[in-house]
Amino acid sequence: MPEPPEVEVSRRSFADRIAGAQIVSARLGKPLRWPLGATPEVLVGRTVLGVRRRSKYLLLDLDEGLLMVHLGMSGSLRFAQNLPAHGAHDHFDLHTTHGILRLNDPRRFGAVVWAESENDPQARKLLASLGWEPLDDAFTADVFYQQLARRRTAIKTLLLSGQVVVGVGNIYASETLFRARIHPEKIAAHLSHRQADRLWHAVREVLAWAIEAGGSTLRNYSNAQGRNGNFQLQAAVYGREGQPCIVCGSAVRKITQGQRATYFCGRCQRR
DNA sequence: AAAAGCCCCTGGATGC
DNA sequence: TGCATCCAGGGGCTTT
Repeated sequence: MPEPPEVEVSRRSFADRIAGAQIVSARLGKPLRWPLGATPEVLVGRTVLGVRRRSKYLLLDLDEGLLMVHLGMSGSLRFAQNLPAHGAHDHFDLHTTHGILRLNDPRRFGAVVWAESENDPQARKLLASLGWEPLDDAFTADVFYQQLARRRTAIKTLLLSGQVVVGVGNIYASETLFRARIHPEKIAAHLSHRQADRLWHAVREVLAWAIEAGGSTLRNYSNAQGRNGNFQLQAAVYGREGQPCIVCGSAVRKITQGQRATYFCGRCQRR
């Protein structure tokens, strides 16, 4: 569920409040995608220094080690002084001196992983192969173009893979390509320099815009204060199959790429 | 090496 | 009302 904007919105909703808190106890529910990698007792007594984001991971820096939290498809975090007794889908509780951080994740594609440092093998496995952060200064339009030139897969699939640039989930992949007026099935290496430049701008703008809007809410996403986002209300193509394109009026189309839905305007987005 | 498929899991919407 | 089927915001692993 959460796309990177949601992860970032979630991060901002509790990072300042949890900073400086000492961990009192931790509770695990049903198994998540990966095991914690340690007994919960390892966390007790540690202090949360801050919360960073890398791609769709939230990284809680502790005075010793770090916790890597991934929300998967259906995860959401709450952070509050008091929370009700844990429910069926609350699979991780971190009790701290500043409040309780709780992961709710019905589908359990999410995970909470302990690592001694970002260099520990488990952390490296999860973080090492990620592409550029869209807003990183080093991620220039030219770097983007050079990377695309080496790939012979559909641009939408490549965007979603995170191999070149992270932070473009399934909703935003469709929205970004619509904004850049590029057909989702176009081979990445066939994008012109001009198209790659438009796409580079679109990736950055759409994500910034979505974060501003508080992220998207399709089903159960909410930030750590329990607020829903409203980006889905502004989606130009995602979830709008058969409805008129907001630019040209022709019907929005839906196709499947790599077992994921893609929405686009066949008239505005050329191959 | 890169690309394409498969699969993990639960719940909501839809159709019969 | 009940039951079957399809679909969903992610991404690691295996196969080609």
